Amino acid sequence: MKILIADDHDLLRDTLVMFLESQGDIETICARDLGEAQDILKKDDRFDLVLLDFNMPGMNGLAGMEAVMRAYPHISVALMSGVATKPIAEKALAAGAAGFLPKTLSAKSLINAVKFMAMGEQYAPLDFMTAEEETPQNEMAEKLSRRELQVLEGLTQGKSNKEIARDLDVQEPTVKLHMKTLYRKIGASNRTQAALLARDAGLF
Amino acid sequence: MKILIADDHDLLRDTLVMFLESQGDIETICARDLGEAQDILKKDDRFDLVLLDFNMPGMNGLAGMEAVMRAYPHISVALMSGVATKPIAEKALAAGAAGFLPKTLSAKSLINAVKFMAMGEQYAPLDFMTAEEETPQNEMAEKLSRRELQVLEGLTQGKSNKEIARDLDVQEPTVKLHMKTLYRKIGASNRTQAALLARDAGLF
DNA sequence: CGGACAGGATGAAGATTCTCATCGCGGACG
DNA sequence: CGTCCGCGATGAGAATCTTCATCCTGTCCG
Repeated sequence: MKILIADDHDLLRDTLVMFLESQGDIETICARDLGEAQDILKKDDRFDLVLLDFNMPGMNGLAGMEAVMRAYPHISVALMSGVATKPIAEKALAAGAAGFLPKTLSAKSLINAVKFMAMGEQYAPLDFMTAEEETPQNEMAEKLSRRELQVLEGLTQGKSNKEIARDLDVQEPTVKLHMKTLYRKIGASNRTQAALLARDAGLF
Repeated sequence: MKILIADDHDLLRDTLVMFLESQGDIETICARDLGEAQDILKKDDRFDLVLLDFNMPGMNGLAGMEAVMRAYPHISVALMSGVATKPIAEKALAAGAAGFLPKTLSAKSLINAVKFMAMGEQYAPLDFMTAEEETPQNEMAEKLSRRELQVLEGLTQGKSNKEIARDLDVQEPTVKLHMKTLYRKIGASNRTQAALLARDAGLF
């Protein structure tokens, strides 16, 4: 079983390699950033699994992962991150990632997950995927009305009021009022701050 | 690796056994219903994994699974079902189940999942868990107000108006009005029908 | 039979949500 | 410099949500 590990955090990467190599039947190759990983793949793409760090030079959010998946559709590609939120993990999986590995995972679980993914299955820690669903959303989301949530969603996608209005099939002033109201509710003073607060709360 | 399979559907159970036994290192024991499974466990509880069918005599929803988990906390218990909805799977996992297996799973994935769970990990098919999140809920849930949804949830748990009122900290007549309104919205003519419609829609 | 109780219906009131028209401010562009 | 565009704020109306008091129907039990 041959695995490519790409992470700019040396210590973590080395620990990971040590754990996996100790399993006997796992061969690991390392890269420090996305470019290096792609160079390695260009020379030899016979890997069972590629692990990419989410916060690694060259990744650019999920774009880097998707590029690798497009270029090597026969390889399972999984995302690692110590800080990524649940929405990011969900998007990665929706985009077809073989899995999502938070760096809080135990060594034992990690080895199991790696083997699992190398066999072509899709993995994610279920406590991570399900647990946070209730609390952080309801924290803020429960305070907002249906419309306000839709407006906030548009906002987090970088849309202008006019675009949001068109999407929701209402006039622009309506969107503006929703904006103002939801500012008050979540304690933001302008649209940028509102978008950041929504992100912090794990929304969208 | 020793596994207990409890399912009242003979054909499926036998197929499952055949697949798993063909892996060489898996030993399977079978039961036809929950009572039989518990009898087997009473004599010998050295199992790595117990697979329970959701629609099996004696299960009574998730209660049967939880009973087994309480009696044998050292054994991984997983739920199988061909018809269970996502909310049920989520509740099972939240209750501490080792996993959820829809019967649509491929044989290969199933064997991987079984091995995975027997090692103490938690498994669920991610496409099943993530995909259905939007459509079936929004169908009906989007029409109902926050309060009406809470009332409907209480209804699907078999509570009386008075109980729901106490839980929500309002007077009973208020609950009654919410009931009446949500009947109209979802097209039900009485509380029983409303509860069934909610279940059919995959709510709660 | 009389009462207790649960479910369902009606009327009414206040709060919230949703919609829009209008005004003011600041930056960008010709 | 004038104009346009996007953002934010205000005022106002309609619709909806939420709450409750009150009545009417059954059913079950003493």
